[in-house]
Amino acid sequence: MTSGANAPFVGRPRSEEASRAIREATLNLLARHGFAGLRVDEIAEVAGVSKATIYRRWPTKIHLAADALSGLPDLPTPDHGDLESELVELVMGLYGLFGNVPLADVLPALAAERAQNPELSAMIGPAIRDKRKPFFTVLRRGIERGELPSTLNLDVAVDLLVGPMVTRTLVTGDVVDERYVRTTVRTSIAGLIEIAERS
Amino acid sequence: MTSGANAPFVGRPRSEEASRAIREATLNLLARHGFAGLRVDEIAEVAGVSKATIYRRWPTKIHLAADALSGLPDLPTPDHGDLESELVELVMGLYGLFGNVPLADVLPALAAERAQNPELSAMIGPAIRDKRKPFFTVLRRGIERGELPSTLNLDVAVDLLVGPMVTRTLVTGDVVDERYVRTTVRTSIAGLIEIAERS
DNA sequence: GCATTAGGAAACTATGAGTTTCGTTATTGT
DNA sequence: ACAATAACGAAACTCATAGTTTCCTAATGC
Repeated sequence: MTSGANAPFVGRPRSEEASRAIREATLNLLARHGFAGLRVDEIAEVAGVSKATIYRRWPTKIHLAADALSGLPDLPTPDHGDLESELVELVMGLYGLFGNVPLADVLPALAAERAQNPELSAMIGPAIRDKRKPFFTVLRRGIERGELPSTLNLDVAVDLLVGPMVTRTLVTGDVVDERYVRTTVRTSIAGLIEIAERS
Repeated sequence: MTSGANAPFVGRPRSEEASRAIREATLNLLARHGFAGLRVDEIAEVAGVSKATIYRRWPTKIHLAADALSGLPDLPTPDHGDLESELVELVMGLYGLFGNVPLADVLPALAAERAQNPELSAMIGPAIRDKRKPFFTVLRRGIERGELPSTLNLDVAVDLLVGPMVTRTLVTGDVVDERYVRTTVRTSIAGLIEIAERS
């Protein structure tokens, strides 16, 4: 530990403003250049901060990117009574994140590192879980309304719902539009109902 | 074009053996160190070749990795009469590729580059399509046997089948085992049947 | 005011991708 | 045989960038 917010204050405190500016600059540059084109020197420059300040807070560029992404706002939880529409909206929202940040660029880099780096993995886990949270909320409401069986495995359900979009984005590179998402979501729901009722 | 296999031979021909050795070394080192840890110098050393020889054939490390991956054997097409088992086998086979090569490491890197590099994208496309081909074969046989409706959208079906596995591997980092795959495959099939029949 | 830690600036190290040079070797055409 | 051509290995090279270090200054608690 370099300082730790725990031990009683000694010395000059870290500037929270600097941390904020660094995270913000990281997100901006990430969106503009992608992860491969993200340069720490440039982050420092844009944030109006020295590189040393950055490395005092985050051990590597990847940690920084992961942390900045964690600060991204979560998806709003839709609530208009129609399960399918709500889920389509969520998947499209997630896809929007992929395209804007661009997560489609960073997530892969993180995924690649994760295998080698458990600490980083632990850092990302919560952020990813947060992004999935609205799905759980919507699915649970669907169960309460009787649109979905109560025996549903929520984790599997979310994987099924977002899986096709993720595959197109990260693997095949095919286009994802609302029509496509509607199809996959509708199919997933039908399968989930069918299987849950069978058992 | 540097030489081109088209123009009438002039000068010393390229060694096919060298190309082979380079591709082989690339796959081995990829499996051992992942894409980030892949060093072109090391490839040259292991292949018993000079770096110049590598760069005479492939413009960048990514092109080389993509090409080496393209040469990976396609998945064998299972044929034991049970659609669900065949599909589970295929998804698990694909997952095995992800783990061994490790594709889970390279694919993301490629996906990240693809957006910036159309030429590379064109190079990878066919290889990915090849990996999906056995799925189409199995699904078509399922239709012929009457296990699946003939109105099925095959592309959507494959995305649905592999999507959950891909998501766990590249995004959440969760474990993928046969039990999980069986669940997602079974659910996808049920949904596909239900929806296709509805329309 | 003293100890301690953060901050900026800038020089620095290390690594690895991609290039270039050069002397050598395999091939085709005459 | 010999000229022309292009690939080969070896090794030196350039260049970009991540991460470190140094040095001096600024802010905080005691």
